[in-house]
Amino acid sequence: MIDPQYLRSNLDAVAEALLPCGYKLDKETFNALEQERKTLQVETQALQQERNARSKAIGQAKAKGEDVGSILAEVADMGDRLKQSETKLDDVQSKLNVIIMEIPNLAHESVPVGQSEDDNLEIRRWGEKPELDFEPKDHVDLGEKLEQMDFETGAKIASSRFVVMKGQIAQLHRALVQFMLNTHTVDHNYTEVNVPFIVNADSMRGTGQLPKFEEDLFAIPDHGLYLIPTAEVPVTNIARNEIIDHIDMPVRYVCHTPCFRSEAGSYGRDTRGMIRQHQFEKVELVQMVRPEESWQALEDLTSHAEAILQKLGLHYRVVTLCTGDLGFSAAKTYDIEVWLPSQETFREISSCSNFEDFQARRMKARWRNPETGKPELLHTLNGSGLAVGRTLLAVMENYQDADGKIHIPEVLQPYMGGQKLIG
RNA sequence: GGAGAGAUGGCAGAGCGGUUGAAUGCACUGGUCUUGAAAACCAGCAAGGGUGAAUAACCCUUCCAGGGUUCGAAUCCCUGUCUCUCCGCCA
Repeated sequence: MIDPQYLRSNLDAVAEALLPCGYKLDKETFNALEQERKTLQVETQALQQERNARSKAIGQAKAKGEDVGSILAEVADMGDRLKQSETKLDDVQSKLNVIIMEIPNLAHESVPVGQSEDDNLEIRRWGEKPELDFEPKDHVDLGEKLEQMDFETGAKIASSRFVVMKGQIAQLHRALVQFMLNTHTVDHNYTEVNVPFIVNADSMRGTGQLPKFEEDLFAIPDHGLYLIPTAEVPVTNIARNEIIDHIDMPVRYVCHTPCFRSEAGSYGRDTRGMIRQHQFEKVELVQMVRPEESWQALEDLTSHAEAILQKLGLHYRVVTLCTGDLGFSAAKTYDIEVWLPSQETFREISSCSNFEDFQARRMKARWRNPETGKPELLHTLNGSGLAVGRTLLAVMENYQDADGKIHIPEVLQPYMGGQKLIG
């Protein structure tokens, strides 16, 4: 969330800055509640102070053996007045909290202003499209012809948007995971973590999935728990309510998990194949850094994700999301999009964001600044490194031959027992 | 699933319903001493929030969480969460 004190004292500026992000702040309501809050809080605290003083006096009088009957009579109704005041204050504060928890992060000044993904800004390309002298198949045709990718059985077992993979394709999927984890731990100095795939509501609030985006999640209501939509949630929440020693900064975690998304609101979109599934696997990069280092960290983290595509020899581009396309919690996001020959277009395969202190404030993730000796909010970042399912289909489509066989990229061959060809 | 014990500051660990935001030790920070360091000694050392121009002053909240009793709760009562021990079950 954004800094409530900053919001209060810069309401107009914040409201202005939120407009390009497609958020209209109701200044009147906020101001009215804020006025009320101020009055009630001052009043409540004054009553508390009085109560404390009287109670202390009673204690002292009793200690001296004096009669306290008269003081007790004086404070008889204090409890009620205080309780009333506290209840009203709680009410106003929770209303304010609802508002503030649903305000998105402010975009960084370098983020292009725009309405939709059409206004995103391409900043670089790497590699080349594969030269295929035949009509390329998509991964569904390739996978089904190999009898190693089965969407019908996925639907039978669970529902639409699930898949069953078999044989070499399943193996290739696993190889990608291992390759990504090894690259990030060995080359990029991340610590591998293994975390719960089910989290509580506090964790979801911490990273910003709740309260606003509950419909996107798979929930387990009987237990008050949720399936994670990304490893970002459990991994970033490692720092929730913690004060990290500056010696341990920056924190760099890499984590492989399945991700579960309800895909509410995307009915009919990408219904074919593995592009948009209810369950997919992802290797996620998460960093927790000193505030002054977070913008450099975003560039680094993005390059770590790109390194995977480069090693795989996959053509991609990097785009900066415009204000209108930016996610709720992010201050800035780079999407990495990989080339898919079957669609003749680039498709998102990674999303790398700097959240600045937006998530950290929600979850009280702090570090101790040795210069001040005080706990201060840290900055959080994350990015896919990469989405495994989408990487799998990118490899399949870009490395197919005219016979529908798939040539395994060299870097993956060691993870495939030296195999070079699928099919 | 059954029985029991517990949760206090960065850590360890006291705490009778009353001037306890909390003894003590360790760690940490500053100082004295020392050529330097160690030791010793002295001092400091939780977080969040409000009023406010304030990095002034004053105040409020917080001893797992949420309720309750009370003029007053770390301390008493209820509920929940988590941890530990024993039994059962189990990958």
